[in-house]
Amino acid sequence: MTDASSAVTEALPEASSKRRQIRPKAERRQQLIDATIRCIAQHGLSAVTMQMVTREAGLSVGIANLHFESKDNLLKETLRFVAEEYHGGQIDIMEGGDIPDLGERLDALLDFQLGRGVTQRQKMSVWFAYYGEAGARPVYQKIVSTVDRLAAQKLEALFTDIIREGDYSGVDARELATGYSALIDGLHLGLLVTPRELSKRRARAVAREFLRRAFPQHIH
Amino acid sequence: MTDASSAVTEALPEASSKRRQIRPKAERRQQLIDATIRCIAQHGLSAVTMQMVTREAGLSVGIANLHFESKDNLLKETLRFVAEEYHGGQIDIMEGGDIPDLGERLDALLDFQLGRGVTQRQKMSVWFAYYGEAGARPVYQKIVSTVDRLAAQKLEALFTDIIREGDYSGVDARELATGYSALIDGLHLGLLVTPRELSKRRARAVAREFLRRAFPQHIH
DNA sequence: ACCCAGAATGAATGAATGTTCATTCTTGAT
DNA sequence: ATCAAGAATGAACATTCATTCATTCTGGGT
Repeated sequence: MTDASSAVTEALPEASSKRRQIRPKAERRQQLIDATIRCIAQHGLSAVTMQMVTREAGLSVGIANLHFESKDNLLKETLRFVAEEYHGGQIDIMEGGDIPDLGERLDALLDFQLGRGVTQRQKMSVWFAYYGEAGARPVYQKIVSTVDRLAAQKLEALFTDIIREGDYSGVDARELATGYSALIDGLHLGLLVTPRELSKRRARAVAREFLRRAFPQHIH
Repeated sequence: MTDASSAVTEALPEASSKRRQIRPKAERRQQLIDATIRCIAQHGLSAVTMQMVTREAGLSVGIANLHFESKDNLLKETLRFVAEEYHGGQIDIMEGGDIPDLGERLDALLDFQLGRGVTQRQKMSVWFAYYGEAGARPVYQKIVSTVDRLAAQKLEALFTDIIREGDYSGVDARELATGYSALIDGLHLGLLVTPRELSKRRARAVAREFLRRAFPQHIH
């Protein structure tokens, strides 16, 4: 395709004009991380290139190595961002100062984990792209493990409270928390890989049913 | 490297001698697929190169393009093989002519899904490497969807039989099958990414507990 | 109005990788 | 023993990509 666009008066959809802008380091870093997320979601982790990311961000290729020292590092920081955002959101809900009722808190957690629209799908895509490489990359394993452990503890604590409040017997909070987390991960996978077979609506129903079996008084 | 090996009595650690061997096409294909699986498990999908795979297989680089027309195709066929092996194994058990007792059949299924040793971990690793790319690659999605759908149907059929036999009420076989599948996938993920937090023993206990809640008469 | 620290650029570089193909070698048929 | 079909090889090629760095440009301080 030749550069026929020169005949047009800058009809390009670029966000800003071509003029070079100087912005603080933190802002550029976030801009690049956001672009990386979009690129991974659209093209897959293994197809992502520096040129692709910087073009998506509307910046030059050199800038990525200015703010992150290498591609490896950019990918690592992107994973860290996604991991902290996802688990951070969960933890906020589970600690839940703003939602005193434990059953409602469970509902809010489920909403966060399986709700939202396209954005959430993008994040999911990134999430599993890294999971796929985690088996061979200890760095990724460590990042995920760290945030994961904290979220698991909070979930166990929430379940413990619910078990006490509902006076449920024969239920192990730790085991149940492991099961619920795995179930949510598995549902995310299904939504990502076989969206035709599993709708978001049904995924929510399945997760709710799991909680209802365990805590019938808290989930209606 | 010159042919200095003529001075040495073949002390090289190569599985077979350096002598060129001619083998049927099908055998070479399998040999390359097996090597690809090992490479993905060890280095990650995005780091796999043709040189790496052919060296692992003890063959020359040209041969991969002789039997598979391209790297893309080799990766695609490898996924197809892993997918069919995994789901095929499950389906054999679920149809289960050799295990008449439905509860025992469930146990056998669980054993297959969460049992075995290192080999299983290798396959798991490959499995999720592809899942990670599936969001961006329709070809992978299609391969997985196809085998997945069949396995889901068989599982639903098995659950339906169990529900009838146990006279369980208020249980939806389809929903439960979706939940169980997702749970197993999620547990696999946990075993892969956070093996420190989740032992295989505990994963099995969690899956068993899920089944026990649903089918108390069939799982002890 | 001027200046300069350092943010931003992108052409150039070198390394890595997928693919090709002329050549060599093996095997089974004759 | 000879031969041909085609399996196997690996050096060479073309491409793609991460990284570098000489240069340009910006904006706040003076």
